[in-house]
Amino acid sequence: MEHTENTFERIYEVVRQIPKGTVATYGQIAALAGNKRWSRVVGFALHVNPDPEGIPCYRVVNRLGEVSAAFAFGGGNRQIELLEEDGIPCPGGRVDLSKYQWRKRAF
DNA sequence: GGGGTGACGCGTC
DNA sequence: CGACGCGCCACCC
Repeated sequence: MEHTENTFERIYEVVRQIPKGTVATYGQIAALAGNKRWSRVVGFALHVNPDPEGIPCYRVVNRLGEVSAAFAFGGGNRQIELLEEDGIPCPGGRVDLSKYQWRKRAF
């Protein structure tokens, strides 16, 4: 029933679809949400993340696979811990997108 | 209606 | 290899 007309809601919708054990990039979220140039908007949307428990914003990293440097939940350090809990190693606060990047085509 | 901002992406130096 | 700047779009005042 909700017609996510707002861009933000669309972004949240995509982030919620990120399966456990995988991560997505801002650009990817933006592309799935509708526009590949919303990368900045995606960052802002997650910044105002209204439902951090339902929206795994910690599964979103930049195109380099690096975690946010200003994670609002206690620093990027916190994000790394959450990712590792999902089984995603983040050496140097960085994720191997080649292996853990979310891919619509499950395999 | 205009201006400033931001958890990005990409090219270039 | 690292650092810098520009562009892009949406949201808030």
